[in-house]
Amino acid sequence: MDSRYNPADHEEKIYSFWEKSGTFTATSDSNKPPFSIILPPPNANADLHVGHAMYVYEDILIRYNKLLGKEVLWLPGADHAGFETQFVFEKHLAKKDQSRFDFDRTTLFKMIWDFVMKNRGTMENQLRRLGFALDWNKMKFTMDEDVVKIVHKTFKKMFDEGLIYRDLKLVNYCWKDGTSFSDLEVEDKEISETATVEAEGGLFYIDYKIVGESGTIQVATTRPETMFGDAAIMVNPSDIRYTGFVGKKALIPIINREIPIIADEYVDPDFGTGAVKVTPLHDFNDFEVAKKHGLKGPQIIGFDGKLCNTGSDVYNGLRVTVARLRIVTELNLKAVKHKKVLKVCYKCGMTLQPLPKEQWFIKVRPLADKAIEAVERGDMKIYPTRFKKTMIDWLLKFHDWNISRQIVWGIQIPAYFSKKENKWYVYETPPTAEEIEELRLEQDSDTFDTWFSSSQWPFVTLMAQENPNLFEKFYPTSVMETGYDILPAWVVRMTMIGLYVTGEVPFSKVLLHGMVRDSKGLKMSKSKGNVVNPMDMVSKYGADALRATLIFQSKEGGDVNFTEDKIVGMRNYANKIWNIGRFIWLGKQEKGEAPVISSETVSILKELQAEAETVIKKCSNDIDSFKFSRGFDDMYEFLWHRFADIYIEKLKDEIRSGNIEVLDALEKVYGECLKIIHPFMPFVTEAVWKEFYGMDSSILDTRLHNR
RNA sequence: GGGCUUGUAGCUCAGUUGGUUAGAGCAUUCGGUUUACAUCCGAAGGGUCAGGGGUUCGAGUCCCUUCAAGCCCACCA
Repeated sequence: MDSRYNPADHEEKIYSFWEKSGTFTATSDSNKPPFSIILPPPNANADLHVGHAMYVYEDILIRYNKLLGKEVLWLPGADHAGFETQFVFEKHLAKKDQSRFDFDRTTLFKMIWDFVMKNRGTMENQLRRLGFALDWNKMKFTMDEDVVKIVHKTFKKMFDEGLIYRDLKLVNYCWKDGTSFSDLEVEDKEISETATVEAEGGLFYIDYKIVGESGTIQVATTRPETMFGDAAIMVNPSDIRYTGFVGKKALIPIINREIPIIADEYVDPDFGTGAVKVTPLHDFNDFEVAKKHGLKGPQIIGFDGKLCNTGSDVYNGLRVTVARLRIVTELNLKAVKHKKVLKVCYKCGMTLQPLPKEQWFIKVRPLADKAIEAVERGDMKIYPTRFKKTMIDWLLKFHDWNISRQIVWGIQIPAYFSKKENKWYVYETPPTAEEIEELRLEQDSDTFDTWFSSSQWPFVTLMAQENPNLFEKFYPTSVMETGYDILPAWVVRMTMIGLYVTGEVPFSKVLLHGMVRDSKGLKMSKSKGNVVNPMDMVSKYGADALRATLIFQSKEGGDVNFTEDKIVGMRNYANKIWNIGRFIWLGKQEKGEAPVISSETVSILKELQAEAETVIKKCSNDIDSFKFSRGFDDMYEFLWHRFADIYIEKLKDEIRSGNIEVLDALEKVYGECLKIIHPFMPFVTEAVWKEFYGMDSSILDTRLHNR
């Protein structure tokens, strides 16, 4: 044995040993009790970031349960990450002076497909380098044919059962990226103090003439250019300043279109002038109010981000920001600084426009109610428990879910509009040529929101397998472990859709981990330059050290600050584990004479055994209750500062002289420690194991003592 | 506006159903180590557990409150 544990000498060899020996391969025909986790699929097209190393929690559970003798399955996957990937691809195109508009849909899709396939293996190998005990044979990609088929089937079922509807609603639309977003994808951007009033930091006052009178009514707005789309002016009914105005008509400046003046409680008399313009198709609140009052206004901003149908040839065709400046000048508008928050595209940063668009929506209420029942009933338990409240809160306020996206890279929605019958059809398998011709069908060009397909991931991955019994054996899965940041976007939706399709919760336990932050607790980001590359850390300190860094002295569900100091400490621990083994191993090479063992030694060994048994039991209980840090900390303390610093020091002479009885006793205790530490630090424990028991021997083939 | 989290050693953080003298890693100081490991060992200094109040025989831990920091969501004419 080398005097130091050098991870690079062992990790790759050990991983390929595991993979080749089939120890990660789950079978549906064993009698062992099942334990399954579906890996939250990383983006197929991107490198892992250090947050992905948090999946170590899953690996711990998988390896631990294997050591308990269960039939374990950890199923890997890759996500096509619709908009993310298309965005990256478009940047790639831009470098070649091309844009996605240079290609037709089919060509573009094929190009992105090839692009992703080329990059795909990277992420998978990075998961291997972290030591994750994934069952690679069962790997699924969210765009796999059999996956898509099941997603289509789900959509069809929902459509047939009336849970899907098509509706004209306002969506947050990025004209630059040419797609709409869900609320969760929208980012808020505060307008800086230095922003000019004219550009985006102002509140403008516009006078509308009253029809047939000489007076005017003044409204305050942050977006004067939307006045072309106005449907009304609205005041609070209790606002005595405007009592006489209600029921009259006002004229939109420049175009002189007549709109009514109405009253509604919605208006806050204390804001601006107390009178507000209503622009149904370009403001979310106005849309709702207009619906209530039966008001209609034109769409005056197009999907290209330019004005249209304004009633003024001068303004048609202008960009929103240009039009705003022009109006301000033309009407000589008074403006004041106004602090506000803009909704911007989380990718390109452009201001999003609320635009009216027909989209597919899921009626969420019936699904969410069932999910709430399941959580309340305890069919699904959530750890740390405080997230149960978060989960329920989200389910309570989840509104209808827009699943249409205007991008190419995704699963195209299997809905077809019949021009003959003027209605929509949904096909689980594509319609035949005859059907297309007969009904004059045209497929919706939109694709599903990525979350629509990934919300089906736990059952899809198990159903889309050659072995039809896997679903039966492993569903519902045992644990869903993921970051708390995607609880609303993902866990909530998986629960709803899983329950809907399979009638069972998709996982009986949800375990949430925190975010990995930099040494100061700040979020990692490229712009801050504080991003830690997990692969660099693995190369430098070993996978075990990286894994342990995320566990050691951390809080359940809490964020972890990554520091180089800590990973050094964990590398040292791996080396300590190795050297304890080495010391026992060296002793065994001595083949000393038949030992005489003192009664004092006997009692030391007894004490050690008892202490080890207690701490291992404790660690085991801690893993059972997802207190990984506590279990690991205890084993750290025990192995280093008790086993090595105290017991080995006391027995040093016996070890050096090769006292076989003492060595055997130590080896036994040490072996049990290796087993319980193995889930946390799989490589070094396996490496030592192989030194002791041969290269073909694996710690994963053993069982935890007393369990 | 609603919700959540955090405040413990110089720094980063653990601390279980309340129970002796509040712990670790790093950093600092001193000492040791030719033979498992310098990625080591031993020792030391360093804390009114954010402030205040309460419950209790007993509070870092439970309750109330104040202060401070961070995160999420909603609203934003």
